[in-house]
Amino acid sequence: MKPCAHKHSHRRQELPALTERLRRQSRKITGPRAAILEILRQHPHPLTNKEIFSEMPGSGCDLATIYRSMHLLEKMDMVKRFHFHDGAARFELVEEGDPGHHHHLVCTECSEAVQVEECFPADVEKKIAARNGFKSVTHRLEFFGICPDCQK
Amino acid sequence: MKPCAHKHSHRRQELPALTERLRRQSRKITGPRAAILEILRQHPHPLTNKEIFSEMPGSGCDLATIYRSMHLLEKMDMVKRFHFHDGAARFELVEEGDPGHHHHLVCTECSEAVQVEECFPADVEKKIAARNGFKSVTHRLEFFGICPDCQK
DNA sequence: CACCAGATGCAAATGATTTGCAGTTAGGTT
DNA sequence: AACCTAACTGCAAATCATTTGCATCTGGTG
Repeated sequence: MKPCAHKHSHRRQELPALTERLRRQSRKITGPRAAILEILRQHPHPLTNKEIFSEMPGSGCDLATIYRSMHLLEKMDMVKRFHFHDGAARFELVEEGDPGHHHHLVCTECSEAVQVEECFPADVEKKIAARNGFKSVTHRLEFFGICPDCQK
Repeated sequence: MKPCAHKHSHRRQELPALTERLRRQSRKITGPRAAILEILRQHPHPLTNKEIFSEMPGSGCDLATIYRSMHLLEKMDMVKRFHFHDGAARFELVEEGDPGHHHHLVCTECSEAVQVEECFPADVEKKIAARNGFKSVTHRLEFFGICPDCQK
């Protein structure tokens, strides 16, 4: 039912490997950051900053810190940002060296998301870019529908 | 260079036909609404509420009125809402009876958008929906890149 | 263990969008 | 043509996601 959950589980990155990537860029391993990475590690689905915030252990940290951390992690290619139907951005951990390019099938009722392996045909995208003279073209693609649970 | 501009021009809906669609639903044809429809008619590209606002003739109207009008027009399937890279929603007029489903190639620098005829393969989408037990599946797809002008 | 770039908390600012409310008007009705 | 009322509008305040200024704090390197 959720092939991606299984798929993620056996290749999920270890926390030390993640913090190492931070250290390499002379970024500090702080409490909030370790907690964020750990939370993302345990959720193979895109999470909003609010969701991460509410999963924070102990006294947590400031929401602004999470926003700032996500920008940093995104710039370091450690997380990928997704936009679903509602206003909030969602983040997912990205494997080292992995472009992290994939899509989701999202429930418009409950926002549950499953990963989708299919992608828009690269050759068609190239043709579109060339036809219009655009450079560095990528795409954003998400599928929306009603998940089994929300169908009744 | 912009095939869509030409393509739109010869099938652009007349204003009376548009207001007629409002009247049919016992919605009033007010100054702000006529102005909004006329502005959308003259711009074959998705516009933000702010852009519509600044195109308003005469003394204009309140921004809130535009937001409310766009919700109404969207519910009546007279406009379609798009989300590009920045936060603001953009709207495009939809032909009567036309699902208005199409995509854009958007410049990440200047937000210029050209319409893209290609679409994600319907049979693959069906397969994705079936595989996950989702119903009423559609997709949102936009291409992003640097337009000729912004390349230097 | 001192130092300081990099981080954080807190509160205020921003930007898009929504909403409550009281006054206005389009357009069907008499 | 005057009437009536649901549909609208302006205005101001509220919401929501996100950002930022600033004073303070701390990880980790020397």
